[in-house]
Amino acid sequence: MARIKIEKNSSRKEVIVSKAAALFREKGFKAASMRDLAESVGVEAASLYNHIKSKTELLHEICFGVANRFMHKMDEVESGSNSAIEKVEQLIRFHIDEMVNHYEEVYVSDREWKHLADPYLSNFQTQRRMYRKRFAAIIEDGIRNKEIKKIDAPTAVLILLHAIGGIESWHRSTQKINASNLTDNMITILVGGLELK
Amino acid sequence: MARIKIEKNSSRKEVIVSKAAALFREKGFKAASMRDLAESVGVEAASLYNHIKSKTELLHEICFGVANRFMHKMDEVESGSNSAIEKVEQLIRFHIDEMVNHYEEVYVSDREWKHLADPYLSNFQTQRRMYRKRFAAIIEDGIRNKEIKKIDAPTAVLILLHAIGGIESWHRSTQKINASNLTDNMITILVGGLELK
DNA sequence: ATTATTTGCTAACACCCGTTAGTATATTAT
DNA sequence: ATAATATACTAACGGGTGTTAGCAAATAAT
Repeated sequence: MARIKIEKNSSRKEVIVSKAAALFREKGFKAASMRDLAESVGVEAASLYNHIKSKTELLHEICFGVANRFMHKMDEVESGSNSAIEKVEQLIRFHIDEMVNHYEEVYVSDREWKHLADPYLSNFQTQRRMYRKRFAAIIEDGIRNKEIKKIDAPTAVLILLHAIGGIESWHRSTQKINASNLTDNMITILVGGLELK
Repeated sequence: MARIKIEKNSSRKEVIVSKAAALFREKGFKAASMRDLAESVGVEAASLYNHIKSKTELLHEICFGVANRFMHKMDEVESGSNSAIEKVEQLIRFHIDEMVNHYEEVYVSDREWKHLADPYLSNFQTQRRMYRKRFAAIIEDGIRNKEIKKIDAPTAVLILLHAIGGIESWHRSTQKINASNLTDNMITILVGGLELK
C-alpha cells in the first residue's frame, strides 16, 4: 500500500492536480479517465477521492490557478509607469514565461476550459473577457500616444494571445536555454512585424 | 420515418459530416456523442451507421478535407511568381477565408486531430509538418531576398498560423461583410507589426 | 406491379465512465 | 502503547458510450 509521495511544501492534492494537468494536456479532459490519472499517480482510482471532490474540481484548480496568475501580473503591469509598447512587451514576455514554466496548466486552461461546469464556467469566461479588455485598453493607450499603429485593439489582443498560446512545439523540441532567444524572436515579429522596412 | 434531407449535389453522408463538424466544434470530439449527433441530424443513432463506418471516420473526413484544401492552395501559391511577402499574404488571406467559410471544419481539424486513430493520425501529422515546412521555406526565401526580416522562419509560421486559427470570436460576433476589414487588420499587424515607425 | 435497394427503427450488447460504500492499513497525536 | 486520523484498497453502482443485429418502411429499378 504505497502512499503518494510528496515533496516538501506540497500536499498530495497538489501532486494529483499536477499529474492531472499533464494528462489533460496529453489526452484532453474528456478523454482522460480517472483510472488513467490514478495509474499516473501510482494509486487506485478510488483512492484519489480521499484528496479531491471530483474530476471537474481538478479542472477548476488548473484553470483558476492560471487565471489568477495572469490577473495578478496584469495588476502589476497596469500600475507600472512604462510606455504602452513596454507594457505590451512585459505581458508578452510573461505569457511566454508561463508557457515555458507552467506549460501543462496553461495549455489545459487555454484549451479545455469549455468543460468547466457552471458557475465556474461563466466565472472563468468573465475573467478571460476582463483580461482581454484590460490588454486592449493598454494597446488603445498606445494608439492614442502614437506609439502604436491605428489598428483594432481587440483583434490585436487575440492575435498576440493565440500566437503565444499556440507555440506547442518548441517546448518539447527546444531546451529552455534558447527560450529567451525565441522570446526575442517572437517579440520582434509581433511588435515589429515581418516586413523589412 | 423521416429521411435525412439532402440538398442537390450532396450525399446524406456529407450532411452527417457537416453536422458532426458543428457538434465536434461545440463540445469537442470526445464529449460529443453519436446520440447527440443523431438528434442534430434528426434521426436515431443507429441509423447513422447506414451512411458511415464509425465515429472516427467522421473525424477523418473533416480533418483530411481541410488538410487537402490547404495543400492544394500551397501548390498553387508555390508555383506562382509573386514575391515572398505576397505569397505570405496570399496564404494568410486563404487561411482567414477558410476560417470564415468553413469555420467548423477548420476549427475541428485544428483542435481535435489528436483523437484520430493511427494510421490516419501519423498521416495527418506528416501532412501538417510538410505544410509548415513549405510555408517556412517561403519565408526563408523572403529573408534571402531581403524582403523579410532575419527571423526564425519556423517560429514565424507557428505565430502566423495560430494567430489566425485563434480567431474564434469574430466569426460569431461579426458579419461576413467586415471580414475583409478584419483581414486587412490582421495582415497589417502580422506583416507590419504593432509599432509605429 | 414486383423486386431490389436504401434508409430508418427498436432493442440490445459489451464496455468504460465517475463515483461511493465499506474496510484495512499506515501514520500521527496523546 | 493506545487512540485518532489519514490514506489506501476492493467491490460495486448506475449511467453513458459506440456499435451491431434484425426487422420495417420507403424509395428506386425492373
